[in-house]
Amino acid sequence: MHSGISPDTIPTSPSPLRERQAKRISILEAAGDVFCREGYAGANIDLVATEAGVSRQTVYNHYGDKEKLFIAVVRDLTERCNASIFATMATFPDRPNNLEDDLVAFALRMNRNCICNREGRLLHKLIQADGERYPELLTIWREQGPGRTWSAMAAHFARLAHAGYLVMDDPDLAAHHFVALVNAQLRTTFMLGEAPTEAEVTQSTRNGVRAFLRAYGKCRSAAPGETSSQGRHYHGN
Amino acid sequence: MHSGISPDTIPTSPSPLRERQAKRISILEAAGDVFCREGYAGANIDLVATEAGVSRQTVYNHYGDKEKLFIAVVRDLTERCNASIFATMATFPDRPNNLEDDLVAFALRMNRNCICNREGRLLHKLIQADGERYPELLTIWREQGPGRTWSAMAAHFARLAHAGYLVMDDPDLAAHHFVALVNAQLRTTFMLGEAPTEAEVTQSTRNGVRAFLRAYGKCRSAAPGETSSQGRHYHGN
DNA sequence: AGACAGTTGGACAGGCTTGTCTAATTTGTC
DNA sequence: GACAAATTAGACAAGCCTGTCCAACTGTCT
Repeated sequence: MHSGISPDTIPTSPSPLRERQAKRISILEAAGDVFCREGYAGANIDLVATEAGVSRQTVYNHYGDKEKLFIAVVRDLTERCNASIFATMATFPDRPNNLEDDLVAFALRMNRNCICNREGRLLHKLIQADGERYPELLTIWREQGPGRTWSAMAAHFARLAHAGYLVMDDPDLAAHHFVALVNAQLRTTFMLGEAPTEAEVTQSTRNGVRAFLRAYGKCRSAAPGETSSQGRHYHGN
Repeated sequence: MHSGISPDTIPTSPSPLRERQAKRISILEAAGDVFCREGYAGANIDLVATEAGVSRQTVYNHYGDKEKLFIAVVRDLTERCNASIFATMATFPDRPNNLEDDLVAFALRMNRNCICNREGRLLHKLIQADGERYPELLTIWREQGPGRTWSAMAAHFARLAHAGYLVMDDPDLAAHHFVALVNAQLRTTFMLGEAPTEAEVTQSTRNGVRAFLRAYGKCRSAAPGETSSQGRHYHGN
């Protein structure tokens, strides 16, 4: 999205094209923040321009319209989020060394790089708040994002089950339960669009993976409460 | 909230007071819908008045201000939601006959009466979209709602564990995992503020409770994939 | 130096919304 | 029937925001 010119053709020279691109991006970022904070109706082009360090006219030159700007923001965020989701998905531990630790590490990468970061939180809130008004935008996101994400993750879990690490009937259901458990203790924070603490993320992830392994693990790990370092849950201290 | 006059003092006579109250409520409901659809900034008092079947001036007579109206809406929704949450919480199966079925029934009540119903979805979206702008409102909701809800549910799970039905270290964590699992397959629907199908709710709830019992049950139920009518997961057919 | 593309600040019309005011009207009560 | 309270429709000023237009400015390229 932020390309148009490749870094090879024009190196680092402060050419006018490069500056134009920089402004374009700057506007997109500022617009993301403002739309997210104020909602579509409450967002103010003047504020976007100021926050982007650009004159209002430049915003109109680049994006033409408030609505077009909004659509550009959502499309950009969708693409960036999907890219990082699939990049992270490729690191799924298909051949885990230590199943629990590897799943925890994977879930942490996913949370940090795709869900709790700026793009993830912004997209989440924009879709939720103003998505209804643009059904086409919403279906694009829906099919391209969650749709592919769930089936990809389900495929990984199916592979893990086939290799004998887990036991499950429905890999898609397992994927939903995995994500739900891993984020179980972050829901209230998520809801307000805040960024959870690093410690909160670690704790929720670790606890979620342990519960997931008790539900889907092959050799049932120790139940919580039994004296086993694995079974005790994680408080982050 | 909708009181002010008790049903005893004035029976069912169409007194002017009663009509005034009816209009007051009508405005509150219409405002809830409009604020939720359009967001605070996009909401239009004329639209609220029309949708409430009332003149604009009446809205101002009752609530004085757009901001005051918004606050009244959120306060009302918060109170009503909390009331139904705690009413439902009282039906927690402390002495379950069939643990799985009773937990499923409880979770279904909670979902239907408190989370997926009109008030639940509206409050959820209002808090998420415009909550930031009114920190005091948000903390009231936070302390009075989720705070007390989690500890109440944790207490019930602790009781269940103490009675030998479940095994857990941290009842609060178990409560979070329970809710997360039960709603695992409804997340995408939730995010858009839509009302999930009855079938979707049933399916997600049943599957979630089964996974929960595999993770926290005492006598480990059959793993999924093993030939057992209990272990097979639910597709709603 | 001159052409040129992009940016800037400001002015400005048009539209929409909030909140107020007023006169007319309804509806129950005395 | 007269009175009081509430409601209604409409007009209205004030403010904000969008989107456009324009003249001046900056930097690069020829």
